[in-house]
Amino acid sequence: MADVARLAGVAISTVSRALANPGRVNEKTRAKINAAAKQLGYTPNAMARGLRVGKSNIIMIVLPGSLYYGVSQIIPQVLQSINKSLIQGGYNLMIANLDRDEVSERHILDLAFGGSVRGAIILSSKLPEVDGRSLANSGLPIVSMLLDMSDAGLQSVITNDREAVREVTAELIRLGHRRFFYLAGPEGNYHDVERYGGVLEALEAAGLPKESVHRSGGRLDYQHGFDIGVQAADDFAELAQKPTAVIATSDDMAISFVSRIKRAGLSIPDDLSVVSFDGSPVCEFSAPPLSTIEQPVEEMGRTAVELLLDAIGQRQNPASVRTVIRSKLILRESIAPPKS
Amino acid sequence: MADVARLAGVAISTVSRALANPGRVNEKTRAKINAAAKQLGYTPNAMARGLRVGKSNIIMIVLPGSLYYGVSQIIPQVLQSINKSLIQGGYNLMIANLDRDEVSERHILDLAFGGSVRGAIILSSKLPEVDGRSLANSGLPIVSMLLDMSDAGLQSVITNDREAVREVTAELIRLGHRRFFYLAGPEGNYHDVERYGGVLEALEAAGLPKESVHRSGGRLDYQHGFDIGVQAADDFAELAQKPTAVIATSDDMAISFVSRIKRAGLSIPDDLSVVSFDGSPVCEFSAPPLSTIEQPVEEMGRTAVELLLDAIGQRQNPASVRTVIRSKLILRESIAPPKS
DNA sequence: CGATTTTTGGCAAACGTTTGCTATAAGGCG
DNA sequence: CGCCTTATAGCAAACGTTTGCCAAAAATCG
Repeated sequence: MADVARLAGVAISTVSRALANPGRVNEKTRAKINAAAKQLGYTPNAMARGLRVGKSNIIMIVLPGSLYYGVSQIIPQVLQSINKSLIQGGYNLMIANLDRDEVSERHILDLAFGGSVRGAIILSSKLPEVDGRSLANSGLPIVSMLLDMSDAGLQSVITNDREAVREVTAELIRLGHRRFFYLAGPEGNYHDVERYGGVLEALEAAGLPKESVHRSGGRLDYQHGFDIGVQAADDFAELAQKPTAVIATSDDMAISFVSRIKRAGLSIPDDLSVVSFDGSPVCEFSAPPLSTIEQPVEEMGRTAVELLLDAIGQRQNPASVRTVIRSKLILRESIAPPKS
Repeated sequence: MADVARLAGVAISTVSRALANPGRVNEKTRAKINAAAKQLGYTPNAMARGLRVGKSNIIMIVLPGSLYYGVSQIIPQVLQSINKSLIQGGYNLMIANLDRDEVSERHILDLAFGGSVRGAIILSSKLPEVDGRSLANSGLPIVSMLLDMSDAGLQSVITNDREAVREVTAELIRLGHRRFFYLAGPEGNYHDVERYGGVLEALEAAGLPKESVHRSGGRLDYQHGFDIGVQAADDFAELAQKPTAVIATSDDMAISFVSRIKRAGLSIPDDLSVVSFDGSPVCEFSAPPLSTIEQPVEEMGRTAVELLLDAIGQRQNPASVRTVIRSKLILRESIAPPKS
C-alpha cells in the first residue's frame, strides 16, 4: 500500500480511503491511485482489513451433514443462488457441513466465534452447540432457509409445504382417489411433519378417516432418497388393499418407487397416480412425466441473502420473522382419476 | 486472550503457544489454559492469527459459472468430498463462481491476491486473468479437478474419459453396432474433446470410417443438459439412416433424449442402445435403466485435496503432474445388440 | 481577493494474534 | 550444592490495514 501511495504521489491514508471508502476522495486522485494499484498488481489484504474493522465479509452456509435426503437435488441451485446474491453484496460464501458429530459442531462454532464469518444461513434443523457456546448466541445474524426455525427466534425463509401438500391431496380427492400412499422422509424431520400434516388436513377436510393414508418409509435416517422409494415399493406390494395415489416427499424417492412399481406390472397413472416434491428438472423426462411440487429455491436463496444482509446492516428486521415463498405445483401425466 | 491468561494464571504468550503450537508447552498448564478458555468461551480470532502468520486456512473452489452442463449432477458430491477432506486437514472451503464476466474473475483474483485463501481447486477450464493479474502467478498452490490442465502446469486430477469412451464404443461395435449418434456438450469443452476423441479412436481401431458417427448438440453453450437431449432427439428424427447406438456425454442429456425418443415410438434397447456419462444415481431408475460411465468423484475430490495440501506443505510434488482415477462403466439394460 | 468549502497529508493508535529474545523459575541429577 | 534441562514470564515488534484528528493545500465561490 505504501508503494502504491508513493507511485501515485499521495499519502498512504489517501490510498486507503480511495480503496475502501470511495466517497471520501476526489475522483481524479482516485483514478490515479487505481492506476498505480493496477500497475503494481496491488490487492488489499483482506485479513488485515478484517482485523482492523472487526468484521469479515464471509457468510457461512451450514448444510446438514448428509445431503442425501430430499433436499439433495436442490442443493446446487441453492448454493448458486445464494452465492450470486452474496457476491453482488460484496460477500463471500463459505461452506460448513454439520454432521452428527461434535467435531463438526465445534468447527462451525470456531468459525462463528473466531470472527471468521459475518453471518450464517442454515439449512439444518439443529443449531451447533457445545461447551456452552452456541450459534444462537454468537451474535451473528442468522437466517434459516427451507426449515422453519422461527420458533427458535430465527428468521426463516420457507415454502408453504403444508399448504401445497394439502392442496394437491385435495385435488387427488377431487379426482376420486380415496386411498393414499405416503412416502416419508426421516421421521420427525421438519419437512416430513409438515407434509404429512398437509395430507391429514386434506383428508379431514374431505371427511375421510386418517386411515385412508398408508405411511411408508421414514425408517431410513438420512439415507439416499432412492433407497426409500425402493423399499416403499416392497412395502406397497404387500398391501392387501392397494392405494390409488402416491404422495412422495422427494422426487428421488418417487422416481425409484415408480421404477419398481412399473416393473411389478402396474401402470402410471392408470393404476396409480403419483405426485412428489422438489421440482427436479428430471421429472419432466421420467416415464411418465412426474407431477411435482416445485420449490422456489432461486427465490428463497435470494430472499435469505436479502434478509441476512439487512440484518447485518442493522436495518430493522421486516415485520414478520417468517417469510413464506409459495411453491408451485407442476402438473404432468402422472396424475389421473383412479380406474373406476 | 489476556483474560484467559489471567484466569489461568499464566502469561499471554504461553496461552498463545498452548493454543497454536501445542508442542511448546507443558501438558499440565495446557490443560489449565484450555479449561480457562472454555470457561470464558474464548475462541482465537482467526483473522488476527491469519494476519500475523501471513496465511489463511481457507481453500477456494472455483466452479464454472453455469453448473448446468454435464458436471452439474456431480457437483454436490464433489463439494461434499472436498469439504470433508479439507476439514480433516484443518481447512475451510470457500466457493467461488467463475462466470463469463470480468466481475467474477476480478472477484476471484481479489480473493487470491488479497491473502484470503491458501490454495485453490479449480473445476473450470479457464484461469481467471485480468489486469495482468492471473491466478496462475498468484503464488497459490492450485490443483485442477475433472479437467486436465497439466499443459498449463497445473496438477490435475482427472478420469480416463477418453479411454472409457473408447472402450464402451468398442464394446458397442463388438455387439454389432455400426452407426452411432454422439450427443455433444459445448463444443471445444475439454470433456467433449476427450470423449468424442474416444469414439473416433474406437472407430478407427475397428476400421470404421469417421462418418459412422453423427455428432449432435454442441450448439448450446452451457445450457441445461436436458435441453441438449431434447434438441438432439429432433435432430435424430431427421436422420435418413438411423444410428443404432447413442453415446451421450452426460446423464442429463441421455435421459431427456431417451424420453423424447421413446415418445416417438422407438424402443430402447431394441431399436437403440444408449450409454451416457456421469454415473448419476437416477440412471438406475430410468426406463430402461441406463448404462453410464461413473465418475469417481469421491475419490477424485479426496485426491485433489491431498495433492493440494501436499503442495501447501511444501513437500515435493508427486512424480506425475497428472493423476488419473479410473472411471467405472456400469452396464444396464439400455445396451443390446442391434436388431437384426 | 478574501472567505469558504473540499480534499489531502501526516501522524499515530488500534485490531488480536504470533514469535523471537532474554531472563527467571522449577525440577532432576550426580 | 552446582549444573543442566525444561518450562514459563515478560517484553516488544510485527502483520497490513483503517480511522480519527488536525493542519495544510487546493479548489470554489461571491
